[in-house]
Amino acid sequence: MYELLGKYISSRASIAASDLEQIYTYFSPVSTKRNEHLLLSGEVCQHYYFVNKGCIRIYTIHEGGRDTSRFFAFEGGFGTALPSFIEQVPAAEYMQTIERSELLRIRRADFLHLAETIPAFGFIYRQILEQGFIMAQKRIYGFQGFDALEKVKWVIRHQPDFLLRVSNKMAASYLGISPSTLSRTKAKL
Amino acid sequence: MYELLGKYISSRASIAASDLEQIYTYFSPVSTKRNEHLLLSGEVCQHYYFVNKGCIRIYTIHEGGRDTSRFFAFEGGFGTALPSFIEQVPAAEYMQTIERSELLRIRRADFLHLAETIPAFGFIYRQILEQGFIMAQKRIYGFQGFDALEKVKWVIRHQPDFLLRVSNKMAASYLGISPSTLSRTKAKL
DNA sequence: TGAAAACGTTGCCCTGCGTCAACGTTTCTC
DNA sequence: GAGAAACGTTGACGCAGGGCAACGTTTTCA
Repeated sequence: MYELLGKYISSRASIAASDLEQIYTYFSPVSTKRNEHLLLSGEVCQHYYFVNKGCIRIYTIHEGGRDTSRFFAFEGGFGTALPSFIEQVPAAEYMQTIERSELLRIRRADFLHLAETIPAFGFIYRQILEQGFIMAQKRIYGFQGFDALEKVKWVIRHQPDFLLRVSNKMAASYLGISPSTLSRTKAKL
Repeated sequence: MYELLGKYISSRASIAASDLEQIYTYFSPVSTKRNEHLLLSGEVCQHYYFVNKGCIRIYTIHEGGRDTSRFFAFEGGFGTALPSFIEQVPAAEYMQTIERSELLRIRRADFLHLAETIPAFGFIYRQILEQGFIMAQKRIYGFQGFDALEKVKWVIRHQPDFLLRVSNKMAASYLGISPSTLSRTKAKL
């Protein structure tokens, strides 16, 4: 149940086994179905999630029904609607599992408590933020001013499994191109 | 010299005057000219900067000479080439002051030292990361799939001073549109 | 297991925006 | 303060990619 989480933490920070055990006690398992929502737009996000199996997707819906995928967390990754989680304001986004998933969930208060009391956990949180920021920046200037073919090549280089794991439709909404164009572009590779 | 920095910190975290004084001792003033570089692509970033006056711009240059502006820090803001600063790898970006500027600079080792020894400073750093991440996310899905007019409206709503402070050319490279299109778009507002 | 819904692919048409160029204006630089 | 370089604006043109629709295939769930 907690192996993957333990591996995640201990590979990133040196931590006593007792601290690790204590951390586990705050994470409770959650099973979800395909397309089940963890958070709806307008709700305030109260949990941080760790993916044992499956995949979390975070997305927004614009007027007209078009959706934009913002972030995917796969096995061994953390994910939440961070702006809402941090600032405790209504989320501007949806969070769902796009396939049957096994998650570990921690409440916000517990998460912040751990970040303050267990230095290794605080360090992990800082690292998540740093990496998230770096990834977001890479994405901005990896996409900015590039055409469809270059975007697809970019995502293949930086997230090799990505196109294999998610549907064309979602991949397209992540890349900011239409499903038709993604389909045509892949045919050219 | 340190008023603005002091205001920045004490408005975000409760901190003892003595700690604040200690923090100041690590920041040294730097004066720069218009278009002076603080970091070149390929160098490893060793400093974090605070802007007392002027403006820092972070940008990349692609093949063909086109540049993409990634981030601007104005008066009262922090800025650095974070991926390089964090991971101590050669930067993929340039950092420059786009106008005559007065900066406060802290060395990386000192910055991390403060973040670890003064809780309020560690908290500030975490907040910078959180806000940076949130901003980057907003930018991704504020731009994704929007046309030029919507992007311009977005930036006016979220960073009202932005278009007034930076040149058309830089604003365009930030928005991911051509200077011509930005010019035409502004005429429609 | 079978009907219905969702998805991937492809063709056609159309439009938003990038490129290029010209021209007036601002701003460096010495 | 004068010449040069950079910038903002606008027009003409071309093309990448979006919208829409059609069709075959896969998935879903009673």
